[in-house]
Amino acid sequence: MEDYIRILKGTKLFSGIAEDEISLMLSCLDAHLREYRKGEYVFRQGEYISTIMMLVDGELHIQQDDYWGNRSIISHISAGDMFGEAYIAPESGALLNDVVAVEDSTVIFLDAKKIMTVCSSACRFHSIVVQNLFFAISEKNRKLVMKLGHISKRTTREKLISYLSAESRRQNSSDFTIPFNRQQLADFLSVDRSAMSNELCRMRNEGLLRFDKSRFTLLLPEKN
Amino acid sequence: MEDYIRILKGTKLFSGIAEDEISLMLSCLDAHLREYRKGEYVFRQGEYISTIMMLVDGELHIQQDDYWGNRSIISHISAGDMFGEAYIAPESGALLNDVVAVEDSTVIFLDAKKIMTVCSSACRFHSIVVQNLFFAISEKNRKLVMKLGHISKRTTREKLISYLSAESRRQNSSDFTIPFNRQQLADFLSVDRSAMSNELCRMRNEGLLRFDKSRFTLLLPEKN
DNA sequence: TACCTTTTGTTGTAAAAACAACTGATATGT
DNA sequence: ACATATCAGTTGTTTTTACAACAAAAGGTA
Repeated sequence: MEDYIRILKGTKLFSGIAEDEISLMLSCLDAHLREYRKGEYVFRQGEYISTIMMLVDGELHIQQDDYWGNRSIISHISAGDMFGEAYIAPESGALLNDVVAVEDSTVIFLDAKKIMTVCSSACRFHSIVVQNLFFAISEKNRKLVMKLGHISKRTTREKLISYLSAESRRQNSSDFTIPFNRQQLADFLSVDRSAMSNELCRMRNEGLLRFDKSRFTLLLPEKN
Repeated sequence: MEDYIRILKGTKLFSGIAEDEISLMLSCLDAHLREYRKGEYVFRQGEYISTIMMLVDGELHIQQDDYWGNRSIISHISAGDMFGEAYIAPESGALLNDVVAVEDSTVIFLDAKKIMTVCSSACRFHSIVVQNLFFAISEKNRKLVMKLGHISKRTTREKLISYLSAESRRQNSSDFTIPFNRQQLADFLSVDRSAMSNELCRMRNEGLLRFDKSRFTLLLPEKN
């Protein structure tokens, strides 16, 4: 467990907590550790969880099989990421996803109830962790809403406009760089890459924007 | 303010708190109230907020204008709903949406910092509210992830399969009722209603499912 | 430099969705 | 019972997307 203190220090949950403090908190939070071999399931759909998980080594997929057996990958967890935090509320119900190791992985489990309830003992930093947890889930929330806003647009052009507008707003400039290449942007907006490439070029020809690689410039239409 | 205690009692944030306790907490949380006329803005994109809002009367839209001025409605707030809770983290940045009253509305503002920090005074129920807040945002989170899973499918059929599978799983039966009519389901999945209706009937003809109004039955394909 | 890989843009075709307009069916209210 | 409104399904047309295959450009490296 102690081997991973450094990793934990870099996570959102333990942000602002010193390494020796984390070490103390781990016992307070009833932390335990488990290793998984590649292909092993960490959780299966239908299980109930009462812990928050930190992946400290390896790689996991959160995936889902539909009624007819088609599998789809919901998200990708790397070392330092937290998962399961949205399922610790008592009315959360069962997990709707499988969590499976795609590489040999190491997971630290933290007792959710002990995180949520400020303990009477010496954990001076407990309330910081509670705040961190709340802020982390808030951030996930904001990102989800934004992405939903983009994806729920009907056409590829509208999705692009929605995403590029938001990015321009976020970076406070009509000229900005996005953190995706074309394929990644297409995956993010869940559209076909070539169709998207096509649409981008059409928009450029219409004078809506300019771009070079991942750098975009939005243009207001000329007044005639 | 006191007029709305009953409404507050029914909200997720104050769940499990008695009316007289809520009344006490309101001053502890530095609650204040403001009324808005239809069409008035509660917040504008770019503002920073440090409060959590409860809509106790009326109706709001959370909406967004893109770079070129096209407006789109992100979500719809009714009396008893909470909003803004995902923006109280210090690193949240500015609001990305406008919040506007579509009817005459009454909003109660609660100081976010005072909610997050357990106070020294007599609020025995403060920690319940903190938990409620966390659980509420968790629930929003789970719903967002699920919706994103459905919407990010490419075709209308896949979206339907994804949604109906999840609903079947949630209700633990291949036979279940959905909380939407056709138009609402189409809006939820952000597809065209008639195209969706079309697809549903095609799926029925292929023996994938049966439905009557909002009641659906999923069927496993016959073995030949 | 020559070779390989990755990334992006382009084209054509088939499939799917959006859109509009209409038909029944089923409420709802007077 | 009548008028009205709402909802679901259907059809035909236009627009958009997905998909596949390829070309061109950029970058890395042996």
